[in-house]
Amino acid sequence: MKIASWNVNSLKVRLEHVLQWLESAQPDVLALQETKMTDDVFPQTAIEAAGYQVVYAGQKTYNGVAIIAKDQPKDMITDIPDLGDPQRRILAATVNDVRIIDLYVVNGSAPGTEKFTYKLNWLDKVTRFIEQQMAQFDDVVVLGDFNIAPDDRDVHDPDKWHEKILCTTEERQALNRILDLGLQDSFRLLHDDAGLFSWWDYRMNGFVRGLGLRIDLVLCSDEMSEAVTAAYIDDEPRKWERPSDHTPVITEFYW
DNA sequence: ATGGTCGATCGTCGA
Repeated sequence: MKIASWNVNSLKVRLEHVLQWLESAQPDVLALQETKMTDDVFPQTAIEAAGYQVVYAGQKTYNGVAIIAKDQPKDMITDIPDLGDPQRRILAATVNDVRIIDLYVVNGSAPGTEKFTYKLNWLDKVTRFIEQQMAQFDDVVVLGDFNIAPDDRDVHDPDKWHEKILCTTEERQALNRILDLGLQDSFRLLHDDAGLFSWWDYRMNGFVRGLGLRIDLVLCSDEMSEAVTAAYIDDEPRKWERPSDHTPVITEFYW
């Protein structure tokens, strides 16, 4: 089973990229973030024509998540207890008996801002939701744009980014509280290397210069970690014309 | 140098 995550930064602009990537990579599951469109204009027909099923939760202009899968995603959840947040950042669904939780984590702007506080509160509520889901489902994958670089290996210039947004101790502690529920960062099961990134800022020619962060993650429950056969980042789509600023991250399991 | 580039939308915000 091949499970991937990709922040597409507007599915309207990136639909052809997604279709091309589905055809070449043939994932069983592709979780999208930042579709930036309402459900009534979601390109369901085009995705189904490519041989996939899809569920989605979108809004105008901002956010938006979707789960594309060869098997029909079932039992979807878009709203979680106590959050009271209309933003479409969360989508849980079951695919091939694996509970998939697709997250577009709040960016947080900068430490000390209201948005940063909101990010930490949002992560706290989501952590409780994941805990509940893990109590209900045997196999859980939590993936998406976490907007957190787990440690300094995931940062091109750790000194420059020290305690900056996406790299603060508080954000990393919040991520660790999710991992402490019994989840693994699947990429780190197989790779110790620094300097492997999933996002590069559009500005300053960041991709060509390697000015990236690894903020897109595929977490799997501890029991699933034994079954991970590959975990990697496909930076090819970041080289395509008019790319998203993120590129797909992929984890493969032997069943 | 605290910049820069995108996307949605149409002046400006979010990332």
